Amino acid sequence: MAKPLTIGEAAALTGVSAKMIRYYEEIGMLPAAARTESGYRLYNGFMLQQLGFIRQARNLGFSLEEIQSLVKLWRDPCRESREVKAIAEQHLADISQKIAELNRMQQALQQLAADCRGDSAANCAILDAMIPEHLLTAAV
Amino acid sequence: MAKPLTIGEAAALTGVSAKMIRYYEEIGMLPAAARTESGYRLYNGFMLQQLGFIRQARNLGFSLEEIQSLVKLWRDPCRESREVKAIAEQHLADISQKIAELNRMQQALQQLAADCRGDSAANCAILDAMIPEHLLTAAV
DNA sequence: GATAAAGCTTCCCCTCATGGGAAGGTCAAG
DNA sequence: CTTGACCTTCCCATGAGGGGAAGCTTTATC
Repeated sequence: MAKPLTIGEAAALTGVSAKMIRYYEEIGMLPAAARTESGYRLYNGFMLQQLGFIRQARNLGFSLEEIQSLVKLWRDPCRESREVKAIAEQHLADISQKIAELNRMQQALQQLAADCRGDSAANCAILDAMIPEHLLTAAV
Repeated sequence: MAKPLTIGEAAALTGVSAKMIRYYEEIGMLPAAARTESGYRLYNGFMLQQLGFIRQARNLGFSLEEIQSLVKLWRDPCRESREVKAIAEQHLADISQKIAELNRMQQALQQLAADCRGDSAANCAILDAMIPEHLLTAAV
């Protein structure tokens, strides 16, 4: 029953910037908002929930493409939770892979940093390790 | 003494694509390559080492901006390893932060996924958790 | 009621690191 | 000599936004 909000108010309430709200509408992730006579967008409770949904999904690291699928499922009364879970599991796999990659970098870089004295001398283990072996012989 | 290589050969040897080699030159990360009379770029041993250096740094997750600093230090005989280490430590901090963020997402999403039955029913704990509480009362 | 400030609209350009592809010149093998 | 592989530059696209200009509308202040 509350009166619809302008885009700025909706942004403040949902934590999604006005810029992004327009963008989500443009790419079809959100239905086109209602408009006042003068063209201002208006947002009701349902739209606010969709914006909040998108915000939460972004917080969980879902891509906009995944979110688009999730929002469709959310709006679909005939959805199967299997489909939702499949998207979540895929995203969990992506997250695990990214973590593994970052761990790899962290391990390698920590090792190099430990070997670097970090003083005023020019000698540096980090820089030394940065040239692939097969290029060392091709020296100047 | 080896004869200089074309950009494609340099790319194959260093693992940096020809496209990226041109780009690195364009943004000033690499000195302009020598050219044949007909305009083909040529790469000698030193350039190959720089390309390998960039490749390794990318593998460690450094941004191009950080790599630009690292390459400058690498070329500078008067560098202090302190400066190199500072860049590495900063990058390690960035990595830790990203890992923490991904761990947070992973924890939250695993919890939600565990609560979702993942069957043919429409009821889904993941979707339910996606609407921020303060928007639940603003329902349709 | 007038005016100023804030908010809205669309439109265009920027990021970062990289890939795709077109149009056209060059080189090497058959 | 032709063919195909390679090179050149130039423009466009990605994802997930941000910045800002020009111009209109609404709200607040006097």
